[in-house]
Amino acid sequence: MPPHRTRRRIPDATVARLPIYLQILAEQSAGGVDNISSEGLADLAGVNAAKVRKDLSYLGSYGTRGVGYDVDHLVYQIRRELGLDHDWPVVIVGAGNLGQALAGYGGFNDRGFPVAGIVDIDPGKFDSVVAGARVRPLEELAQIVAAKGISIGVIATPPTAAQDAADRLVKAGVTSILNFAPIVLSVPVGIVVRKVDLAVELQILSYHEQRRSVADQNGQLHAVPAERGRGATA
Amino acid sequence: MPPHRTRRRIPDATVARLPIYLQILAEQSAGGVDNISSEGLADLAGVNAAKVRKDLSYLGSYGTRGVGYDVDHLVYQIRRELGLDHDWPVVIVGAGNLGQALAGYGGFNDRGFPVAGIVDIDPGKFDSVVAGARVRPLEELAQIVAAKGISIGVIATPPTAAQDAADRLVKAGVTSILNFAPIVLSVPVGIVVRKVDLAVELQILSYHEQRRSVADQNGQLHAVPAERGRGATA
DNA sequence: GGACGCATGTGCACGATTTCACAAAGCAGG
DNA sequence: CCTGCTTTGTGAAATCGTGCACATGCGTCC
Ligand SMILES: NC(=O)c1ccc[n+]([C@@H]2O[C@H](COP(=O)([O-])OP(=O)(O)OC[C@H]3O[C@@H](n4cnc5c(N)ncnc54)[C@H](O)[C@@H]3O)[C@@H](O)[C@H]2O)c1
Ligand SMILES: NC(=O)c1ccc[n+]([C@@H]2O[C@H](COP(=O)([O-])OP(=O)(O)OC[C@H]3O[C@@H](n4cnc5c(N)ncnc54)[C@H](O)[C@@H]3O)[C@@H](O)[C@H]2O)c1
Repeated sequence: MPPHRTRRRIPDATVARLPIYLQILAEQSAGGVDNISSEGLADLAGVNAAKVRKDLSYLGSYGTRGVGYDVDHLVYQIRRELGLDHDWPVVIVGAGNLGQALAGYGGFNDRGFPVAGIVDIDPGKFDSVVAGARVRPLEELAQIVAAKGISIGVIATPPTAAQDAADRLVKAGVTSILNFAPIVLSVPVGIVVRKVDLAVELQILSYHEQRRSVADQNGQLHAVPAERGRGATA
Repeated sequence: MPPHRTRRRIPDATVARLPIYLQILAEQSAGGVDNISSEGLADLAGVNAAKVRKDLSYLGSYGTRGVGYDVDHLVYQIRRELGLDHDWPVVIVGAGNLGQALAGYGGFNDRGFPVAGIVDIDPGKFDSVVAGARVRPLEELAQIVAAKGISIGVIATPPTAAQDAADRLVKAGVTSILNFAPIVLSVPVGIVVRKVDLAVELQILSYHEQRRSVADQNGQLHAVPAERGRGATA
């Protein structure tokens, strides 16, 4: 058998938490902290310490028993595992309110996801400059993706155009999509899609508020339902 | 014992999917479809049909065996369960790029979450009108929350100010928070927080891209890793 | 009025994730 | 070097979520 398998497969739930740990660790590092225990990190992340240890164990054994983890080394390892040791240029489809806000947002560049292109279907938007990037016609999408070696696309079109945008992105060679339009996209297997949907988030909050009021009416004063509290002072 | 308990507790995973079903069902209803099977809905939502049935069964038995579900009735029931039978006014803290974009976004109002107020700490922003709402001083937050009966707050401040914003929201009486700042908030138990973090989403995509390239190098051409495909043509 | 076909609702097995609990391991102090 | 204290790394148990499989109930057609 081969020396060591491709690499451990990391559970989805863990992958979703690694960026949180990374953000906290980077802050700690900037603040001069050079060592942290699983419990310390857990408090700052608002999770259980055992979970932190198990999550980190998927990266390898980088802690020191009786001491904790070296913050900088952990930052390095998490970044490596997440593929953040180099930039991932992204292309934005749709240069409306949201598309422009995203393009102008420093958080993209700062975190290693430079906006390498932004396209729109409206000729009225062409060549307007949004935060350093010129808006290009939708037709140039494939060319931009190929020229810049882009594998991540962001959809910021109206819902009705989002499936078309996804199809074009996939055809152009993009393999990961971040979708801001409130519709379910259909894509070939192998393409990873993540959705950010404001309405969904608000409706989930609404559900909890609604439950709260129902519970109050029934005199269940502090029945401690399934709410989640966060620990630690960030 | 009482006639029937408060109401079934719905699993988090299900609550997170109900808004998706709702959106699809509303579309179908608008399109003249008046009946749908669990399989039809499952295809449109990109999930398993059994999951749809189990999810819907938490609302009660509203399907007809051999036939399917009445679309409008399902819309009604889901809306009721999510607490969408009345508006939930929200207050936005931070009137910067994001705060203004959100306030101006029709999606809030349309979906039953009217922006009842927006506050900022910067006097330069006071009284500027953002989509019908006047930006008010941060100090008026408590008053606005009380006057409008607000229970949901949105944080759109820089990360450094987000914890302070959360503290003020909680003190003002808000019990649900949607946080756009990339930090983990610390709040009392009972307060529900949801976070929307662009960097986290992109880093998760980055992880999958990174794995993809590692797999390619090892000649694992189509080893079908843990990717998720979506079904149906939306 | 009865037989047939279809789609729901759900028991059950399975898989994933979380949490517990503790042995193993590093460090400090004597 | 040995003892004691601390914190990791990880089996194993508990919990949660998913999907299969099928009995049940409803509508339709003869
Ligand atoms: N604005 C917000 O704060 C906000 C918040 C959450 C979600 N969203 C969602 O984000 C999406 C965009 O919102 P917005 O406010 O920017 O809308 P918008 O109308 O301002 O912008 C949409 C842009 O997409 C372009 N477009 C239309 N069809 C296209 C196509 N086929 N290919 C490429 N470009 C196309 C339009 O020309 C326009 O420039 C919507 O789906 C909306 O629901 C917006
Ligand atoms: N702009 C985007 O596209 C985008 C995308 C994702 C996430 N975010 C996040 O959203 C947040 C806001 O981003 P932005 O681009 O709007 O920033 P911004 O600087 O444009 O706006 C921040 C606003 O908050 C106000 N503010 C500062 N301290 C405050 C306080 N204590 N109380 C109330 N208001 C206060 C400021 O006066 C300013 O108006 C940031 O945390 C950012 O990381 C932004």
